[in-house]
Amino acid sequence: MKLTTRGRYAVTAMLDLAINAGNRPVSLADISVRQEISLSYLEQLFAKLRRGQLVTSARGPGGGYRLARCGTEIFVAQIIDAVDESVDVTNCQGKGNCYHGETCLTHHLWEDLSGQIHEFLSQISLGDLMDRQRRKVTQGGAETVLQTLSIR
Amino acid sequence: MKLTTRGRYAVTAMLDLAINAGNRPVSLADISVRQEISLSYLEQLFAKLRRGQLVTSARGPGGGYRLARCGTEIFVAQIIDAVDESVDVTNCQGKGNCYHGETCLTHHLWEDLSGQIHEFLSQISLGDLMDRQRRKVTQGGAETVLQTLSIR
DNA sequence: CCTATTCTTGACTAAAATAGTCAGGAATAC
DNA sequence: GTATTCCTGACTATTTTAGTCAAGAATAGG
Repeated sequence: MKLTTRGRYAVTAMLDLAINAGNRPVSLADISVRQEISLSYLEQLFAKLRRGQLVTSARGPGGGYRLARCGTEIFVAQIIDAVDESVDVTNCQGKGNCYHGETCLTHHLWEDLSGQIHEFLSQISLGDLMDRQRRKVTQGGAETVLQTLSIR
Repeated sequence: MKLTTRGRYAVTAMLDLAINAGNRPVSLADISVRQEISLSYLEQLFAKLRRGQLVTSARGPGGGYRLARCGTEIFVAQIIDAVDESVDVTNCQGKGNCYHGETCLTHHLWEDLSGQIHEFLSQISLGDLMDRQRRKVTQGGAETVLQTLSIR
């Protein structure tokens, strides 16, 4: 699990898609204008999102993208996974013999840590983000969000 | 909050420092050998860790680095903050007028999300990681860890 | 059928971040 | 004094990120 600006772009674009969903699909050109992300870059991102089965596409005039399922069933972790292909975390290539013949620190440590973060982001759906956006929570910050999550 | 390999290196090095802590400080040369991180790169990282007041240094023969305080009082979030200087997440430069004169999606969304992750990593100390390392938890994975954390 | 729209793909490029190198200097234990 | 270790800054190679460009395929609507 990596957290980069690319992941941010993808989550933002997906949230835009969720918010502006209606009868018609949403074109990348629209998202590009609203979110100020270059069209070609969006094309790359959505190619991956489509391969990850998070969106469906429709070609031709009036075409565009739709969420592949309800926003409450699409999670931030899935979006980031689709767009940031996984890194090889180990420098022992999974042999586990790098620390005096034993398994090294790095291997388990970061694997687990990124596992935890993954777990964490797997609990936040586009639906959750839309709710918060709608409510415009300005007071509280992280704490309130953590509350919200533990209530779910 | 970003999560990159640099942060991983830093956390690993700090954990090595915590584990090998004794009467004498630990030299970067030792960490370099054990963790297979280039010495010069470690020097860069520890310059930042020292500025972040996470470690103290001692020059000369037998010198090296120590944790600035007990491992249970040093948290993963602090380490990552020290080495990965903060990014400007907003593309509206904090004016909040990028989405038709209103505040944009991106701004609040990712700021809050990374706030949550920050909050999360602020609960994991080097002490926690050492405990887990010592116990060599092989069964369970992320779930057991989350349990462990909620028990704290 | 024609045309504009939109997705789809691949190759390419520029800029930034990451990881690492190198060299010189300062402090200090022995 | 001298070897060790931190400390600093400048430099470089590699990788990733973000963006460009161009050509093509599908299709809605006239």
